[in-house]
Amino acid sequence: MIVGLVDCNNFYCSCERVFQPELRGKPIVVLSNNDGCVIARSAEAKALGIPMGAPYFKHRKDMERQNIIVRSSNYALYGDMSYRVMTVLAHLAPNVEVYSIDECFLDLDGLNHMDLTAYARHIKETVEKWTGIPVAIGIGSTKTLAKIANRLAKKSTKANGVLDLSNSPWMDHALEKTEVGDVWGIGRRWAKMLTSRGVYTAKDLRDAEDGWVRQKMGVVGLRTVMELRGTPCVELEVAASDKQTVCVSRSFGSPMTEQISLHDAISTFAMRSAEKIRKAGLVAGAVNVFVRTDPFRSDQEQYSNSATIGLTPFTNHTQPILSAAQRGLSSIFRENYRYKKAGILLLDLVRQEDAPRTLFDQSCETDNKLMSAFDAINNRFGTGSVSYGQLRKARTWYMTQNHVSPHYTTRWDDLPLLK
DNA sequence: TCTGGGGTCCTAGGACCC
DNA sequence: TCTGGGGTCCTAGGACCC
Repeated sequence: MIVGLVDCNNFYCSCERVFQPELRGKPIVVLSNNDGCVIARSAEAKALGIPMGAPYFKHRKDMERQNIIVRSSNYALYGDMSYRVMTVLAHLAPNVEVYSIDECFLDLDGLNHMDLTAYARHIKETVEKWTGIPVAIGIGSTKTLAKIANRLAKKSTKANGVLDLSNSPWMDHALEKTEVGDVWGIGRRWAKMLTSRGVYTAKDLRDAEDGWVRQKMGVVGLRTVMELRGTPCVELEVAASDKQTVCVSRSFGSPMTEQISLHDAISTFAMRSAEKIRKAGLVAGAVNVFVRTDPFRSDQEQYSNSATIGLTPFTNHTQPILSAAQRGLSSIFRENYRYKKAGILLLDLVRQEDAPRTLFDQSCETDNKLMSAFDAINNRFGTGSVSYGQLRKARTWYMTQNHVSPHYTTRWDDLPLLK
């Protein structure tokens, strides 16, 4: 296996810069929903010491003082820019796996006769020229090694955004320079456990004893070690697989105490989730509803609970999902708590044509037509143009987004104009 | 006052079966 | 003091990813 990993540099910040070039070279951060935490930082903001995941309210003064530019997340923009980047990549490599909104694996098998570094540099330059998004590319004989190569490609001025670690005499050196916690698949817990036992770098982990790894980190950890040794354990998934679950959840701007408010929120989530699976051609076998109080408020009574309701037959129609969600909510709602977050998950998703049937199922042609009309209207006039039942649209749980940029590429009114 | 949202996979333990 | 062996299925929770 020879695999390349293309990763967009500070993706959300770079998207903000494409249509506001005056932001280039300046420190900029992008916040999560509700303007909660920092989820992306430009190189300049990183250099000023703004940590990833920092709660905005704690660093706001500091960021104002340092003239850091703040943006609320604009997923319409990022999603569309991502699509552009992935489309370019799909034209330049024989097979690709879109791994996340800002990452893509390239299948480079059978291209050994080429100078892979030169090829990757061509890809990098083309993406930047055609989309305005800067990227780095790492190449390795497994996905885990490609990840490490990518990270070093970004860090090293000599590599300048492209590093090929497949068949490289520098492998040991590269692994030595990579902290164990920076290895793909090693999160905070395992990094802590490993360093406390003298495993500090990717090289230490690669050379660890199999039985020990298996015992401490299970088969998942062992796979990571094998990948570091150059034995592929994670295949390239060229065909996008269907989701197994779909989740719609939000934290509320201010906490809710009444069931009717949660009812409204859960209804909205249920409708949105049903739309999502219809778009994907899936049906759900169960709905899970969850609510919780604010875990950061240790001075308040805590409560969290969830309920799963089966759907018979499997469906993607809004009405049965909505009523299952409400039944679930009723069963877990308790008075006298301040609810901070709620959400729903659709479970046991399968392709519509593969759904299990019962003897008494009747196909509901009118319902299908209703759902299609419903989706068409919301598609054309915007989400929420038509909805189900009587939603009171309790203002309380709308997201706080005080610094959002225009939807440059997905809304006519926001089209950037030449001055 | 203010701390995101959406996923995957694996494992352990309980309920149940013969 | 004694109380099998071998399965499956489900769920909750923990680890990880972006």
